[in-house]
Amino acid sequence: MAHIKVDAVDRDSSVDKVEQILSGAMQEFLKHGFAGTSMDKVAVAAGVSKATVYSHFQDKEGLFKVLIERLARKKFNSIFGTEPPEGEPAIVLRQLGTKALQQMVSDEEHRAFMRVLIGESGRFPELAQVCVRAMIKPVVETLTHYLASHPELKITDPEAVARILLGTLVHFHIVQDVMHGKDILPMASDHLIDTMTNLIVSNAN
Amino acid sequence: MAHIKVDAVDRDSSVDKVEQILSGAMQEFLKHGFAGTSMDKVAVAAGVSKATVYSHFQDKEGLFKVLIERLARKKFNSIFGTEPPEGEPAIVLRQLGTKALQQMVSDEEHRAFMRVLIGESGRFPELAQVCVRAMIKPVVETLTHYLASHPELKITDPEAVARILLGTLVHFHIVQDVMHGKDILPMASDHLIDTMTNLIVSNAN
DNA sequence: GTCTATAGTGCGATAGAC
DNA sequence: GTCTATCGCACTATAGAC
Repeated sequence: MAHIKVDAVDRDSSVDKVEQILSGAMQEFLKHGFAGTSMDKVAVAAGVSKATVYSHFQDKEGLFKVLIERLARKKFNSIFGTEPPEGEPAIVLRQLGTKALQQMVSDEEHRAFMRVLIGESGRFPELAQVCVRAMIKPVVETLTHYLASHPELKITDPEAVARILLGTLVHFHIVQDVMHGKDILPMASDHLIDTMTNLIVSNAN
Repeated sequence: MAHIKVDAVDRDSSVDKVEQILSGAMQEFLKHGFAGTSMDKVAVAAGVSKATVYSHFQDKEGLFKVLIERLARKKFNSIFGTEPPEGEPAIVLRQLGTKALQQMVSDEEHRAFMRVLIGESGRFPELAQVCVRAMIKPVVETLTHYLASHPELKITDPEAVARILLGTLVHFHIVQDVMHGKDILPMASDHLIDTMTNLIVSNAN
């Protein structure tokens, strides 16, 4: 029993340590980017020693990659991780846009993640591609499929429309929140979403 | 005459140094970001001594800010710096989109600039706002004005449509080029631009 | 704990304009 | 000769990778 307990504790604490490290690394990397983050700070933020960090991850780059790939999955799930939409396009599109934008705006972590991801996409091209595959591609495909399943919208290129939808929302979020443009270019997200929905739906006339 | 020439030489060489420094700083900051850039490397890339760098710019942060503000103006001019568009919307919008996208795609420097600007928008919020004011706001206003001057398009919210236009193009560029998503989510820019143009123009029916 | 890199400073030397 | 800008270099102190 003691033996079993030790094994369990060992495994648990090992997993816990990894989680702790990733949690500390997230705070630091998201706040300061790759170059601006020190492994000392990561260790402190994680509440472990530097040696522990290096015992679980090869180096700074390895830790960074694991963290970003994790975050890509997490953010995709929290923002677009609902079932594929069904129903009246005018309503579904508005709901989808409103919900996605709300999720992005209310999530400070997501803003920091976008900054780091785009900011480091020059130094870590493969990592950026992993995120495109894990986040953007699934969204485009889901939207494309939904649009294509509504022939009454008379959309000839559903994938292009899906990109217009996604691009409009994400760019709006980047300008308003990531780049702090709210006060300089104020705009109610409802207006944007309504206008975009109308553009797509009124095509059916 | 000698007097005039001397004055001119003095001013020129001083300006030249500043230009040299900014040019070296551009190479380094655009490649490695703010935290990843050292002032030693900047001095080497600029072909001047570190003392000279510090004689013209207060510190690393000051140099970075001047550089980014300059680049914001430069990039705005090179990509959207044409006269306000006139003529048939279907043609003007297609031309505008095609030209803007071509400019962005063919400009490696622009990609690096977007990475740095978005990547450092957490650490330098005022700087991001300067760029919103200098680049995005003028584009949105120009597009809004153009769309509003064509009542036959029956657009109720021209500014929202302007944002959809801009967002579609910029997000496409970010995914395809900045984040290296070309091979993962291939799409011809013509299709995107045609689809977007049709969405806006066919509203008039 | 070790070893390297970096921000920023200070100083002597140099070169050119007057 | 004087003044100014620049250079090259040495130096401190700190931070950070491992």
